[in-house]
Amino acid sequence: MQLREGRSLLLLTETCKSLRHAYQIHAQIVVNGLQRHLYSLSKIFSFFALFGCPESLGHARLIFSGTKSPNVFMWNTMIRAHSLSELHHEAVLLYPAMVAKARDLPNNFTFTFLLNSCARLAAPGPGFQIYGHVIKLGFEPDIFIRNALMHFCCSSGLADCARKLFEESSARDLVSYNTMISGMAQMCKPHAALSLFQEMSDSGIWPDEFTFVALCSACSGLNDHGLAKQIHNLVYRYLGFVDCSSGAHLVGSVIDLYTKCGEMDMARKVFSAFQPVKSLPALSSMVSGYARAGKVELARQIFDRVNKRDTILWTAIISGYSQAGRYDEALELYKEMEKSGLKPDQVTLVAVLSACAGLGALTVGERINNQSLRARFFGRDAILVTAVVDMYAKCGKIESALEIFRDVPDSQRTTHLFNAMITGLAQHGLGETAVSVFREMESTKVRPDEVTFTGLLCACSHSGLVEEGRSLFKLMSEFYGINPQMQHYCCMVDLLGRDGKLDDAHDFIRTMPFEANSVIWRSLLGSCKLHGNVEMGKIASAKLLELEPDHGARYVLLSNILATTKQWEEAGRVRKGMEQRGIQKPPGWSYIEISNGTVHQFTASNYRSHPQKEEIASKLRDMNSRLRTAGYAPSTVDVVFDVDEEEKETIVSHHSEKLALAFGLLNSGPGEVLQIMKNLRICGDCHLAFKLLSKAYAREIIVRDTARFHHFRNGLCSCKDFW
DNA sequence: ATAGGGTTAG
Repeated sequence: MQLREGRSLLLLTETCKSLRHAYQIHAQIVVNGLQRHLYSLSKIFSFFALFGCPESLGHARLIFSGTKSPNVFMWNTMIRAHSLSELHHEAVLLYPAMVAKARDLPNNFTFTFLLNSCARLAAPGPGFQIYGHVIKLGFEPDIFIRNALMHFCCSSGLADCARKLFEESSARDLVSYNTMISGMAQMCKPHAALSLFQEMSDSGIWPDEFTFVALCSACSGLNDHGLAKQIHNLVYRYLGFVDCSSGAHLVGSVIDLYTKCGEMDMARKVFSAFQPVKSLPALSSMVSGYARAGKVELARQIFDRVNKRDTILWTAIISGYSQAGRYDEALELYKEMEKSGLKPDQVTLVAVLSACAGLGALTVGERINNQSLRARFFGRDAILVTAVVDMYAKCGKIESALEIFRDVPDSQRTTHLFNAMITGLAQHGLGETAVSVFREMESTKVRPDEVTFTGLLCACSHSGLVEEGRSLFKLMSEFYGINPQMQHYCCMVDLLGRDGKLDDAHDFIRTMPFEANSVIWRSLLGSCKLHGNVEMGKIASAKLLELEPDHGARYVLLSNILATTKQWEEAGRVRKGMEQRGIQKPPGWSYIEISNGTVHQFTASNYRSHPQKEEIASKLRDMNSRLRTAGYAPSTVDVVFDVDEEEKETIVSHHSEKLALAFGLLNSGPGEVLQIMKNLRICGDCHLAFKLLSKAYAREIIVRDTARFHHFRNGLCSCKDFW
């Protein structure tokens, strides 16, 4: 076809329908030497630029760089195209080039597109520069640009700046309100969002779908089911019947709002009635909502029925299992996800790492950490770093946790990260280090919270830092204004009791602003045991029985105490009462991970079905003979103050950690450190046995129980026999 | 101009 002049060219470019067609038209323009018809050229150029695939954008770039002096429309299209392809940095960099070369000045479209990209950049710097140009060139009154400026401010956390722009606007339209409400949602200011909504309806502006999507997301963190219902009602009042066709996003947002405040019945209702074709966001909301409500099975049912899953849905179910403490199943699901070919992102890795931390699965955890390093997620995500530090600490590698923590720059250290580090150090009995990390926290002006002090006080009590603990307890309320909670008192009672200040500890309990719970009495009892104070032990155990009548250990405890004071009849009655109520101690289990990364679980006295049962039995015999050689005798004092959570059988009892140890000794090389996780506190017998065995086998053994880590080495334990 | 999944303690 012969193209002779601009008019026929224009007609042709305007009928362009497919990418192939566009290539043909462009070829004809080039063949006929018609590039000088800039208006037509820019039309076909914008088709390529906005088509939305990397290849067509590449072609658009070619056309653009071959054009001698592009007009503003072409520059704007370039910026817009990069912005739509999430290439915000490139979009912003086009602006200086444009100012230097363009024959026309930037217009309002230029700034709207640019500010949109600035809003999505991590740093506010470029946006500020553009802001300056907007003022210089007199575009500030333009409502589109004002809205774009507000959007930029909100996305960069500049709430006051956004608020000022909004207040000083002579005209505020629907988009102004929507932008502000959605900005308040992003900045977690739900009350500001609500009052903006109120203001909006007072000024007669009718809200739309966008308004409610923003309002739902702003209020989803409030955990207020009454408010959720009110917002749902408002949607009806203003928009009438909303279903998937008229507002797919909005339905999803309402569902999410309900799931976040635990209203799963309402969420389910909206989900089944108004979303005939289930959207992935709504599915993810439902899955994590059920999981958060402790209904993992229901979450799983929904998950299983989805054919096309994405990373977010997988993450929802994995973290659901992890939060429910079903760590092994969480890891299984993660394996399945990998098999399906989907790539995890930061959030997925956080969920998996927390499962590893729960299991003490170091090998898997390290693999996940390497993955996050390879994907360059690490260091850019504060939560991910926290999860990694926590994983290392809970897997026994406290030095690795510290190393990683040290590499995080001050600006990226959050309260959560400090808490994970301090808590980890506390569990390893490294009280002095925990306190010095806290001093760092104070000097970097990261605000401690109640979790920080729980960790700190716990660290002090595990390391016997009595005076330090007392002064931190004061600091918490007097300087930081944090009211001590039950766990803080609990740490203090532990701390004082351990130091032999039993009367002080008892006074502490009496002067508490609330009734002491069983944990506190149990802690006092532990101190009574350590310091041999039978009288106070009786008081504590009586309180325990009163508070936890269904807890088997308390019956045993009381009956033992009564027995020592020769109150045989009473002791028998307590025992009988316990049997009649069918109370048992909870089953104990232990995990051990061997070096091939597999995790093995053992329950007390149960290994008969294990494939290595013969070897385990013989190793147990070997362990017992070595124990006898080392002069092991079961502790009789212990029985009086039986604070153990697990039922004892014989001296040769096979508590789960002993089975795990036998298995570990069988399946590891000499000198390899063995690490065992236990679901209850380790008992006195096992503790003594492990100390002796660490020497007898010349092995370092690490046991993580519910309270802390025990590092057994050369006949001694890092807990110095207090736990 | 729109939605969904995450970390610390007890």
